[in-house]
Amino acid sequence: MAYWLVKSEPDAFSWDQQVANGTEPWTGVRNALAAKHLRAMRAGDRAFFYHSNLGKEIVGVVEVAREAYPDPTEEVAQGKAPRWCCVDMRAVGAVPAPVTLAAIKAEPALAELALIRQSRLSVMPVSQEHWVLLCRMGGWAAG
DNA sequence: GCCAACGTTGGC
DNA sequence: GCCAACGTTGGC
Repeated sequence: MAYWLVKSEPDAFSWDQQVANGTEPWTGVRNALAAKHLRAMRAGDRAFFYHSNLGKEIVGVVEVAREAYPDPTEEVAQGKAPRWCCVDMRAVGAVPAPVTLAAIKAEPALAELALIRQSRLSVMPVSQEHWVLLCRMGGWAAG
């Protein structure tokens, strides 16, 4: 199983909404690298749900419920092929102690995390080592 | 509100 | 195909 981190601005789509909806299409990704990561996701993969801008912290864990399919929010011009994709994410649970960006930056072992290195990327892989460490920092026991 | 990073667009 | 201009993201 692979691990990921996905970002959302809570103004646009928050963790509370994800929990309320249960399973939700993760749409609106319009970046080639982020889309590539979406396509690499497999059902059952887990991802951290990160609040960007407001909060700037990992607040929950989601699971890939459906693998990549065409993003219904893309406006496809006549005669053009759809370009973007989305996946469905299912809420697994809230992180007991949200892991802030400041805490991540303060942890030398996380210096290579894409969240730090490529701040604008909205969907990124997380290594197993980083996943375990971030779970520990957040008091997430389930792994 | 500002600015750095960086992806995209369009002129050549 | 290059590169300057521009737009967007996201931290501060």
